[in-house]
Amino acid sequence: MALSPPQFWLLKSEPDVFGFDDLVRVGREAWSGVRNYQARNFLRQMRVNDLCLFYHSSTALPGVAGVARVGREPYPDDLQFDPESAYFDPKSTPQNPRWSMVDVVPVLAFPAVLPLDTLRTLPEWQDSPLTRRGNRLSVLPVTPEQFRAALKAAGMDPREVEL
DNA sequence: GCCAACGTTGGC
DNA sequence: GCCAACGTTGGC
Repeated sequence: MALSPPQFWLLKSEPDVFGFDDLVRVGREAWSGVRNYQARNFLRQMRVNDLCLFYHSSTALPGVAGVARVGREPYPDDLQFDPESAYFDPKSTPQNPRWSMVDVVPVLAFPAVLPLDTLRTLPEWQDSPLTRRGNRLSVLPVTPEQFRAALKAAGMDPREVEL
């Protein structure tokens, strides 16, 4: 059995709704509500223990607040079946769900938010969907080099999370 | 709050 | 299948 290489991702969240501190508080969260096919397809590639940069969007200081890991492999997003939910999808059925989610678990809070402005200055981040203009992806892949560069720029030792 | 960029919808 | 209209995202 081959061990799959570590995968890295970036997850966007609006801190006014659910920030990294909220993730730390609850300890584990179902990452529901992704309703974009490209983001969903990335989500479905996630595997347990993949590492995620937790990004704060639509806020005064957009940037990465910490690191989370995938705590459960992709499974159907339950909100798609809930008529009361804003994420309800009438075209979804339990037999054929359109939308998936994973669980995420906090790993490491950065001492301070690593600003988007700083990410833009890193050579590794020049060609990322995140730093591209008009980007709207809420789940996107991160290269190992980007992940390491982000940790370093945040003042962290990559060995703290790459166990 | 503004607005550019982008995805989705629906008429044809 | 085209494409204009519309809604949403997200930095500023």
